[in-house]
Amino acid sequence: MLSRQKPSDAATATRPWAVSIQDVATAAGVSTATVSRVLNSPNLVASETAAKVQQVIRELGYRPNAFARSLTTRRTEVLGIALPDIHGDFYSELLRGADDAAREQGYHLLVSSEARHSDGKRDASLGFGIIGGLALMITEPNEELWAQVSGFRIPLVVLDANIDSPGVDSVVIDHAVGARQATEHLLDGGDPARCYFVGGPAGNFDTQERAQAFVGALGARGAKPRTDQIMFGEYAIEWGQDWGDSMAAAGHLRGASILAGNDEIALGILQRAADAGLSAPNDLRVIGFDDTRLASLVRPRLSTVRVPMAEAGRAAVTMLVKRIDSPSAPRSSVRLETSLIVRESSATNQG
Amino acid sequence: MLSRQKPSDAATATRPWAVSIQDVATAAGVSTATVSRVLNSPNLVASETAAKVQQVIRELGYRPNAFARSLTTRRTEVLGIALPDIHGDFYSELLRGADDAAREQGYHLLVSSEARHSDGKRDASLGFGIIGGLALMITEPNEELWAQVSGFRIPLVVLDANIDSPGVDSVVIDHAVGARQATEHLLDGGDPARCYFVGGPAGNFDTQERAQAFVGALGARGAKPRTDQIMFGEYAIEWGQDWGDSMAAAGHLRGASILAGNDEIALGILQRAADAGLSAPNDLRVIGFDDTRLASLVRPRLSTVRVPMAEAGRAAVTMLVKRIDSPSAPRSSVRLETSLIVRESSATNQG
DNA sequence: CTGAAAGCGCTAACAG
DNA sequence: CTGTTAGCGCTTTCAG
Repeated sequence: MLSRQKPSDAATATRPWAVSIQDVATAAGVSTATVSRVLNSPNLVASETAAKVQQVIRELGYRPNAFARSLTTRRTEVLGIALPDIHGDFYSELLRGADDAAREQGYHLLVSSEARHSDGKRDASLGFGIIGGLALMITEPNEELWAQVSGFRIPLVVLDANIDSPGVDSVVIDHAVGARQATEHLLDGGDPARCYFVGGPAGNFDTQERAQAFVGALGARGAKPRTDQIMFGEYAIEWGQDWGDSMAAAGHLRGASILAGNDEIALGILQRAADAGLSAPNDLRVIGFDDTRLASLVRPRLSTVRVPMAEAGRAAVTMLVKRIDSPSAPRSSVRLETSLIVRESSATNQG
Repeated sequence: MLSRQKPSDAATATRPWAVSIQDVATAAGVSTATVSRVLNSPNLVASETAAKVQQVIRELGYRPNAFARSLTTRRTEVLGIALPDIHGDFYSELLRGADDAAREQGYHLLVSSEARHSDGKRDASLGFGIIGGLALMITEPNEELWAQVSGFRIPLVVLDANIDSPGVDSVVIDHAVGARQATEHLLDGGDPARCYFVGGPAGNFDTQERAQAFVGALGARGAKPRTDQIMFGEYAIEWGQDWGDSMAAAGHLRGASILAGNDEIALGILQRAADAGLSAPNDLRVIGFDDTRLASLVRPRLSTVRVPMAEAGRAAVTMLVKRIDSPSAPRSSVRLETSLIVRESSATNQG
């Protein structure tokens, strides 16, 4: 007769709120195994019993303890994503794609921008204990980070690193195509000697790839860029402004065709050009990179190279899930293409 | 003599990689309790023993299983943060603040934009099983979401909701101050009858608060705004453009003083004004909201009301942690002020 | 200072 | 179809 009682006071005393599977079982007059089954394999339970249990679950507001569950099943519903930073249009977009895909696959996302922090090693170790896989974005060589992450022993997919990391899945963004398209577009009816690449940090994988594509496209025209045609700086408007200043001072801005490392840099250049009385696309032509919201918001509208960040995020978690489901499948790698979007800032005068 | 052996083949066979506390204990010739102690209360262990254990831990690459740990301790290092969306400058900034604070406090962040999705109830329930607290951003009334979240029975802090939710901690952003400052600035030497509020969605808490502040500021001047002086739309540039179009068509744009619901709307208005041959601040004055990167990037630089999103994110997780540490402390609420930033688009002609 | 033992809440054979 | 029985890996009294 005791079996049908509500959870005893003694039981609830220690944890005033938590309802356990045991509580439900007792209240429903079944075993914990049965409760577990209605949750995980409903088809193995008599519909009548199931109904009763479901009702009790509802009444008690029972919610299975995720820790206990994961401890036994050795499975987790959490994926980690580590980015250099989580700020800005760029990473924001990536994160959104990843989050959407994660939700669709029944996972949650644990974000972290530890890659930016030199310390935090300890934190990483512990916090990452609950993730079933990690999507890691690497924008420049980082031995330390790599070593740390290798110790995790969980499915890993690296994003945007061009290194052929030893047998890990990867999603790489092909910056070359877009950069080449952009350069060719700039070259179209333009003088190779007046083409410039105003890139981001020289150490970044993407910067290097883009610079190479730029050089390659010029080479295809039989032109070899001078060193002053390829410069590296920061992904900030100030860098664009500074570059624009010195070019303007030298009287070299008019007639220049510029591929910038990102949209902000492009905008900075455009601003200084405007200050010098020059405007795109007539006096100079400028193409940005990333196709952030900014590009279509400013006037003249910015031509830019679209980088499929959301898709990259999606792809990363999709691969992660796939890897988790079949750990021994052959390593794979998806390549996402960038592509030129021509708007106003680089429009070619002569149709 | 068996006690000093390495983990047996049989043991490692089932889990080829996972090193358990038992493995460490065996290898170090101590009990699991001791290993646990060197990890959690090193001072209770003889330094000699501790050293030995530490070494074994390093050799074996042991990492405590977070699920097992949390199961027994009933503590988790994960905090949840649920936003309407995780995209854009705005939420991105919030997230960054939250993430920084979380890391500082030794927590990790589980993000989710489920608030946006009408389904996902099931997901929420399960995924949220591992979080020790939830920071929830609510921008408009949402009974369903509220009901769902209330069932979590975990520390909760709501962000930006003006409802006095029954005894939960909250961080509210005071949109009124900034909106009032902005309106007063617009009114400064301007005609109240030519002041406009071009807001976001009418249902949003923030929109309502801002609109009220706008009306209030006009009222303080003895002016009562006509209905056409206060309009609601979307947080998108198109809405600003549309509004600008109709105003321009009616010939009402020149001389208008406008407080927009966000920076994009403001920009949209400015663009249409430019198309009509009008420019700020001479022909019309415009103030945005949010102080996104965009505001300082465009020309003329956009006056705007700064909303401390990063601080809000910080505050939210800080409160959450505080609540977790002392569950019975009195409910608290922090109020963050917005403030006007005057740049070019609203500069007053007459010094 | 250290070990033995008892769970945390849940799932997964294994019997019935 | 359902109950029993073991643990999952870790922390934590309670004894020594």
